[in-house]
Amino acid sequence: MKEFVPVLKRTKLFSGVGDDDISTMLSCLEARLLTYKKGEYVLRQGEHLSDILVLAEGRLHIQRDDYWGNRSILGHIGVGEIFGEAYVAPESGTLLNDVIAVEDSAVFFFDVKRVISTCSSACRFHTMVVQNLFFAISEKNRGLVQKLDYMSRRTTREKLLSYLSEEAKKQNSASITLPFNRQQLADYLSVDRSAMSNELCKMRDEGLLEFEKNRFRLF
Amino acid sequence: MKEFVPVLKRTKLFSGVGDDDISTMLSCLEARLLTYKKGEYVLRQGEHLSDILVLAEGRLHIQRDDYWGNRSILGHIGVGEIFGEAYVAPESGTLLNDVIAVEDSAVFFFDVKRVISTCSSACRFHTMVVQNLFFAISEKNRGLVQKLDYMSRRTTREKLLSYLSEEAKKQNSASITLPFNRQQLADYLSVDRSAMSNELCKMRDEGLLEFEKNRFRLF
DNA sequence: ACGAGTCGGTTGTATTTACAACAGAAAGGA
DNA sequence: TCCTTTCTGTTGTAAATACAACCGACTCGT
Repeated sequence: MKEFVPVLKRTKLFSGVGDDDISTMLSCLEARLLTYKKGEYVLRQGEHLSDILVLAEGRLHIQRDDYWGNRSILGHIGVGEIFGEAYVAPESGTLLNDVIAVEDSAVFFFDVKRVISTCSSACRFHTMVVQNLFFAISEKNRGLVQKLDYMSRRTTREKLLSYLSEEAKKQNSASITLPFNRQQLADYLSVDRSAMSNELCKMRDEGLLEFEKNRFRLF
Repeated sequence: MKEFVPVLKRTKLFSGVGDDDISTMLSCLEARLLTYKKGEYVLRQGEHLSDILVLAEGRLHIQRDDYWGNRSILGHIGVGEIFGEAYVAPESGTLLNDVIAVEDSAVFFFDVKRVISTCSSACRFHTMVVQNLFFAISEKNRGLVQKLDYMSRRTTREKLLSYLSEEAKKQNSASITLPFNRQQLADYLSVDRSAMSNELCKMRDEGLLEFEKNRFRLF
C-alpha cells in the first residue's frame, strides 16, 4: 500500500500533504487497496456505495449497458482520479453506471464517514483532505453543469458553438486546442460523428471558424 | 437575520443542528443576508464566487441568455435550497448561469473558506454542517449524472424511456407520478413539447405504457 | 516499402425532430 | 354561468439527424 504514496501525493485528494502524513492517514482512514484484473468489474450499476475511490494504478472505463444490452462508454478514469463521490450520501440512490478495469488496476477505497469526520490530532492534515475532497467534487459539479449546458442545445451546430466558445473562454484565446479527436468530441457531445464532421465543415465554409486536426480558431 | 433560523433549521445544510447552535454559527461563519427585489440579479454569469448560498425567502430562477439573446430557464431555486456550491473551488471557473429573483427574496451568503475550515470549539456542530454540505453536493452530483444519462440519448423516445424507467425504479413501482407537467418534462429532457407528446401517444398505442395527466404506468 | 489500422471528410437516404398552428378539455376567476 | 387561461394532443412541413458506406490521408510497426 505504501508503494502508492507517491501516486497519492499527486492526486487532488492529497494535494499539499506530505509523504509521511499520507502514510499515517492511510491507517487512520482505514484505507483498503483492491486490485482488479483487466475486464473485472470495480463497481456495478445498482449497487450502493459508501466509499470514495481513488485509482492508484491502471485504467478504468465508466460504462452503461442500456435496456437492450447496448454498451456505451461514458468516460475514463485515469491514475489519481477520484470517483464514486456522487453516491456516498446516506440517502443517495444506487450507482448509475458500471466501472470496469480495462487494464490490470489497483483502487483505494476510503470509507466516506471516516474521511469527513475529522479525527484525533494524529492526522494533522485531515482537515486539508476534507477540503481537497470538497473542492474536487465542487469542480466536478461545475463540469457536469457545463456539459449539461452543451447537451441541452437542440442542434449539433449549437452544441459545437457552445462547446467551442466556452473552450475559447477557458483557454482565453480564439485559437484553441481540443483534448478530443473527432470521435471523442462527438461522443462527448452525444452526436453522430459524421454529422458533426459535416456541420464543422459547413461552419468553416460559412467563415465561422477554421480548424486543422484538433486545433480550432474561432471568428 | 435571526428570524430565519427556523427556515435554516429545515435546510439540508443545517439539518440536525439546534436553533441556538445555528444562531451561534451565523456569527461564527460571518453569514451575510442580502435581499433582492423581484427581477434583480442575485448572481451573474461570468462572475467568480466564493460563497455558498442558501435561499431564505422568495423564489429564484436559474437562467441563461445565449449567444443571440434567447433566454432559457434552466431551473428554480426554492426556500431552503443550497446553490452556488459548484463554483467555489479556488481554481473554479466563472458562473455559467444567471440567478434572478422572481419574487422579493432573501439570500444567505456563507464564505466557503469559513464553512469548510472547522473553527474553534465554540461551534460544536460545525463538523456536522461540513458533512451536510458534502452530502448535499454529492447528491446534487448524482442528480446531474442522472440527467446527463437521459440527455445523452439520441431520440425523444429513448430519453423518455430512460427517464420513466429510472423514475419507476426510484418510486419502486410501475405506476409513477411525475413532478412535471408536459411542458416541464419537455424542458427537463430538452425536447420539443409537441414532439414529446406525440411520442408518448405513439408509445401508448404500442402498449408500452399508459398515462393520465402526470400519472404513468409502464408495461 | 508494405499492409493494417486510425482518422477525418463526404454523400445519400430513411428517420426523427423542431416549429408553427390549431383544437378540445380542464381549471379558475369574475 | 361565461370568459380566459392553461394544458394536452394533433397535424403538416421544413429542417436536422442518425446511420451506413465509402474514400483518401496519415501513422506505425515490421
